[in-house]
Amino acid sequence: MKQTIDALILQAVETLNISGVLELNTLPMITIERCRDPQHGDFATNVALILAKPAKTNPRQLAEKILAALPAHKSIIKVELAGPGFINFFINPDAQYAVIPKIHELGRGFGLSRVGAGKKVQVEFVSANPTGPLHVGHGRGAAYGSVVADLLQAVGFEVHREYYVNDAGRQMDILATSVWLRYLEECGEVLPFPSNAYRGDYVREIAGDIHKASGDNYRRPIATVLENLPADEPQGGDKELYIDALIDRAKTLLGSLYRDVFQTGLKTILQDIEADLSEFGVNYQLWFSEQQLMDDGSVEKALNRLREGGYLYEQDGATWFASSQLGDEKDRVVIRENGQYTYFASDIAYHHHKLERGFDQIIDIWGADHHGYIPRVRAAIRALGADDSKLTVLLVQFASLYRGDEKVSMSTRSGEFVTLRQLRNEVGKDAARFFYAIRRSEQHLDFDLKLATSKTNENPVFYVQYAHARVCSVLRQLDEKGLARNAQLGMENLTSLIEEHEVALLSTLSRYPEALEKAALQYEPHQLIHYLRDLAHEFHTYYNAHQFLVDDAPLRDARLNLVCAVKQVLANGLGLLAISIPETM
RNA sequence: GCGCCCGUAGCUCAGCUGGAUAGAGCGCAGCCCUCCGGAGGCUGAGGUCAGAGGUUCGAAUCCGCUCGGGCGCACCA
Repeated sequence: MKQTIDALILQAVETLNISGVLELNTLPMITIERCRDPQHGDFATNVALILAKPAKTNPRQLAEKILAALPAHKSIIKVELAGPGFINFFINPDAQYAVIPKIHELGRGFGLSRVGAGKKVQVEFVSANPTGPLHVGHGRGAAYGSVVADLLQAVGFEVHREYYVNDAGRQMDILATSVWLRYLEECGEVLPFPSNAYRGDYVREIAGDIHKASGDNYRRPIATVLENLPADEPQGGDKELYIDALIDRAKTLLGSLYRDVFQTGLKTILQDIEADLSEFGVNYQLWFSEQQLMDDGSVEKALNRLREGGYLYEQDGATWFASSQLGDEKDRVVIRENGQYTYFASDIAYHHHKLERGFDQIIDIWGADHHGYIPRVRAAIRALGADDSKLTVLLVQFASLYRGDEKVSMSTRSGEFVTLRQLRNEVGKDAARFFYAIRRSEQHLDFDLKLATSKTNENPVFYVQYAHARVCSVLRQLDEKGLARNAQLGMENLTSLIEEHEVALLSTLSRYPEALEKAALQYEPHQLIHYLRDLAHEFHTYYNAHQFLVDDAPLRDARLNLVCAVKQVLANGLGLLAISIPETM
């Protein structure tokens, strides 16, 4: 409908152009939008308001001329001039009814589109370090990222979901060392636990598993472990130096066995993360290993590419990327003085890899604390000879946890954090996903556990699910009365749906594809949620105002067709959010 | 200090590529079918859209400034 109106307006403007009333070379962006107030009709356009200035006339006069030049169309029963120069369109109700057979015909496919035209999009999200279980902060990125990916797929993009596994950095060495130290404790050794090590219970569990499986294989005398170490922080030393010294000690004492401990820790945690996300309705096409980039020469290759472009230089014993030439605020180290690659170096390689795989668009979803990282990645992409407009970075603000008024402090290192799994167990997958996606991603999210865990039906997800369950209940009632819906008869009598609530529902149903497309293209899942709440609300209102199971069979079937269409759209929307679609509650 | 995000009803937030009277949920005060599920619906109170300017037919929306909150400014990841 929107496209139809757009075409009509274009035609009218061209007519005026030719007849010399208007003289325009280009048509500026005009908007056609749905009216909030039914008195204003169904759609409104601001063409006249926008064009008044270039046409050197006042909006209302111009609107009248456009009105006069507007071709007639069978679906439009009335067009009128309103307010400062809006043109309002009133749609023929018969055209509105068409949405019901359309929904019945397309079913789950209703709302899907091809605007993405099969373009290949890669979406990378979560990518939390595999140094511990996911916590509630990661949960937001997971919910947001997976819905964005699903939305893009729904509107015709070919979507590739990816988790970048940071399995190569120093943090992983800290984890491996933490596991080993806990293992030594399992063996009966007594030692001071480093202030900078990972102290969560999961570390002990991994250590316990290793001890069970391998006995004292990895045990070393505690005196040699602690011999000549620098002081840890509580003793007035530097916690970073201390943990680094311990990592070296672990590698030295364990030799090739160090790798076992490292791999066991990594594998265990990664499996946990994968299962956790899967249970949360989040799945990937690929888990991409950072270590692989190191091993197969990708990092070297990417850096060589930068070197060939003249973007690398040596200084103070390190190798620098001249990112400041490409919009970054300063240059960045890619190879440290000690010869090791920085995290950024492998990330350059990763993005190089993404580009080489031929994606039309690359979407990185990061925590908002990484925003300062964006310019250097863009610089890298340009230095690699690619167009950095291929990269879209979406930032997700942190979710703060509260128990009532009290903020829950979270730190992976300290072990005091609420995991995503705990959250799911407490509030359920549906509520968790809904809560996470209900806000704009750039908005800080206060997640009150007390509120979310209280089973007092305050949760908005129930509201939408209940609308669906209610339709199902109506259909059960129909069955219990020994009646059946005659869809055919209902379709033939759609014109008997003339109540205000029914007309409003028709309009809202036909809006679904637009809402979905907008939510997808703007990467804003919350728009879909708001749409679903609106639809559910209109349904509940209708339900309270009118009886569906009336004696008049043609009217009854028409209403049931409408209500089934609502059910279908609710199911489609909830399905996209990976929220369950209950038939009873 | 510099950069990014944010400031809308008592609370939590929509609305932001400028458009008609700024919306919703929760909370609060009332009310609703002997009839399809009351996890619902209806009505009401509640707003200087942080502040003061600018752009224009029109600003919560765009621009610069001030104030307030969050985050980031590593040879960490």
